[in-house]
Amino acid sequence: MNEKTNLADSAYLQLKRDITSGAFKPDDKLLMSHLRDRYEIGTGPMREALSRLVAEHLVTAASQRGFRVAAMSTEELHDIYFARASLEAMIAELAVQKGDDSWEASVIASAHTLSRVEEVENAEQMLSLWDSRHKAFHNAIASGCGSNKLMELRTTMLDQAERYRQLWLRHTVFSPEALADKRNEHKMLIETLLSRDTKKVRTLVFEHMMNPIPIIEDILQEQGLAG
Amino acid sequence: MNEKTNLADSAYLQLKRDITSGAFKPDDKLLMSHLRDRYEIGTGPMREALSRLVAEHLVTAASQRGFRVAAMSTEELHDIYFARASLEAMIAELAVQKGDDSWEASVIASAHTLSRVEEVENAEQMLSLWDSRHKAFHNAIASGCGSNKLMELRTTMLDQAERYRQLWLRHTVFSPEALADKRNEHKMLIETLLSRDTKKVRTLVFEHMMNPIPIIEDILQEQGLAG
DNA sequence: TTTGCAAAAAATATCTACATTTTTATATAA
DNA sequence: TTATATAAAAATGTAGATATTTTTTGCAAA
Repeated sequence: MNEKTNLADSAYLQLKRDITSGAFKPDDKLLMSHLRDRYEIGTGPMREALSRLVAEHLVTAASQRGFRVAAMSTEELHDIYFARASLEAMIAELAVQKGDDSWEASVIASAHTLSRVEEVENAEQMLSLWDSRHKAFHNAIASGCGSNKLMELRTTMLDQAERYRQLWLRHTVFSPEALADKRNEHKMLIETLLSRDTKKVRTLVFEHMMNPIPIIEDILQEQGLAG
Repeated sequence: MNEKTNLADSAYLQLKRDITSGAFKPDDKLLMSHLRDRYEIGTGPMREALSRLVAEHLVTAASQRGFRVAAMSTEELHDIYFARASLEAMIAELAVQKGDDSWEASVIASAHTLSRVEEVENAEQMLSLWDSRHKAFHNAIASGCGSNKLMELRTTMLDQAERYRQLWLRHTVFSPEALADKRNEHKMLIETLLSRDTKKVRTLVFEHMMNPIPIIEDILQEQGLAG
């Protein structure tokens, strides 16, 4: 079952990556001729890729005026993070109610794997390894909720948060204190999950998800992306 | 500020309506030549419209094999309605916490408007009027949550539920008993909202949103759409 | 000179028509 | 029947035509 892929698909993936990684800046004009050169593709498939990203709110479209990278702002930062924290807290609560033994095991396993990110030479490698394992950890928790659609909504929010989250990530991973804080939060989170105290899980997850906001806000100010 | 619109936009809107209204059935092949004829449009813009609907999960795409209307199933019915009920309950809880006087007023106003859907001749008109006012009522409640992103997630789920909801709608609006039940549920809901009992609001909204499931399940069976 | 406006030119977005590639259906032979 | 070859249908992609927006230029008035 090798999933084939057409040009629109690959342009979609590349452009999405280029936007979340910052290769294209917020509010940048996405010039069709430039995109065609960059991704070696015709206008047709390119517009398909853009249309999908418009649906995901990473790109905006104005008829007859083409496409732009969606803007960033502290306002949107708060909106996205609040919605995401609320959703994640609710999903965690459900996971605690529904999760079985194998769920507990997968949470503990992914937490352990995350705690072992240290003996890496390259700083950038460290960043991406911690990021992927951190995501895997929170993903393991959420997976217990038992709802595909809620998991899809969660992915939607994660995609929209990604550009903001990247700012936070560098700050956190390269700061031993911040990293230690996270370790503690995760430890406390696991204890609470295992205790099955749903109410406490909800507030703890909510707060854990809201913590990055002030940090990101500062970085947005510094970089003049505050909008 | 007259929002201009291109062919892809209008094809997107028309096709979306045609899918949710049942003009195209679940799992139908969406033949490009047919779509081009129907919407009087070339392949380019048509594919843009389809790409957006793929992102919204109303259409599925298989590379080199074109597009299909997303299937329906009792499994998906449960998944969508559970996620939607959970989300709506959470949003209602937030609305109760944050909503001000004008929010209360708009909820009561839209409930009143809904209760006055009666003196209409045409049955189909009655259906669409009750539907839009019912939506407006629940929208008024949710609007109090104060989060654009949560409202967007809510719209996402509403769109995905729409085909299932249409089945329930006919059943409910054309049954005096079912309609009376809804009236009571709404009355009780408003009382609880005004009492600001957040916990009760949450469970009440959740149950209200889950009620249609068995009815829709039956209709899916009858129509052989159970998948 | 500088500013404002209008017309022309350039750049860009959008759409269609057609060419190419891939899948699906049909026919034929083992 | 089953497998293989052939034909038809369909999806995908590109190039170029058309329409719209933006920029530049030219000119007149302050």
